[in-house]
Amino acid sequence: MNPNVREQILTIISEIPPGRVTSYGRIAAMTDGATARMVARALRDLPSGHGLPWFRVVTASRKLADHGGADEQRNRLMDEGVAFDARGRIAQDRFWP
DNA sequence: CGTTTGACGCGGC
DNA sequence: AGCCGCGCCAAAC
Repeated sequence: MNPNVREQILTIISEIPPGRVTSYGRIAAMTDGATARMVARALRDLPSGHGLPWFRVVTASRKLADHGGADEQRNRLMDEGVAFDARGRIAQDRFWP
């Protein structure tokens, strides 16, 4: 993958404010040509110990993506005040522009 | 070099 | 309002 675009992806994620979330697709649209799948791949490839708020990235349907750390992600978000409804979805106004 | 594989998204139904 | 199928594209095989 183009390391330049990857850098953009990581930078955007690092700027998501606490208590807000954004989607894979939204992030992809802010970069120069990345797709939602590339954003997902970039997150998957993150080394442990990075400081990025990876847990603030959710799907376009306002649910958590299906991956191993989904449980931890839910806890992290709730710690920041992000509420989930009974179906595990997040309020739309929680999205970061 | 052809296929398969996903931390996804969207349009149809 | 969900489910399904297809598009997407870098990587792994």
